[in-house]
Amino acid sequence: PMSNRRRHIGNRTNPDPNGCVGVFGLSLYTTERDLRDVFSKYGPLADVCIVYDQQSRRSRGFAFVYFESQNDAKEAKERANGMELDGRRIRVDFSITKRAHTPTPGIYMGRPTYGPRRSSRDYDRGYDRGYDRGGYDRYEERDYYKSYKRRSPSPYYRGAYRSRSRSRSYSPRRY
DNA sequence: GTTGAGCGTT
Repeated sequence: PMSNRRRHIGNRTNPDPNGCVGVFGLSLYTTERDLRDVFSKYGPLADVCIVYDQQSRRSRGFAFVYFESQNDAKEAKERANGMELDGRRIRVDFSITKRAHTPTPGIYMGRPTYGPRRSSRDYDRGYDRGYDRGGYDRYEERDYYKSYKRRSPSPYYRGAYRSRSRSRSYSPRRY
């Protein structure tokens, strides 16, 4: 049986047909625009997105191309798989994941790097279900979050904030 | 124009 945390991922070696194809082995210099140029030959596109590394902002070398029609996706998979693009042989197949995950709230929600170890059930929530059900309220109940919240703002921060807003003088604009 | 194998948290 498939584990819960892999439930949103399908069969990797033989993905079910769907309107989205994954494109792998891309050159770092291939842009979404390049991909549009190539893949729109097979039918109208709903979206194209390259996956970027969060820190370096470089392409991770793969992308997802969404066709409006599943048939065009199939066509693209058959015709573009193995084709050369920007000097790289690309692999094209139906996507096994459905979409990007829901963006994180911008605060660390993973395992604390100190303190008692928790079982994976306690922190490995899928964000896909949205903040309201999965992440947020449960997160606020965790002790490491409370200890973070309890901290009073540092005087340094308040000073910096004040001086910045004071330096912003108001001058009416003339036309 | 750092390889290469890769299924996504702008």
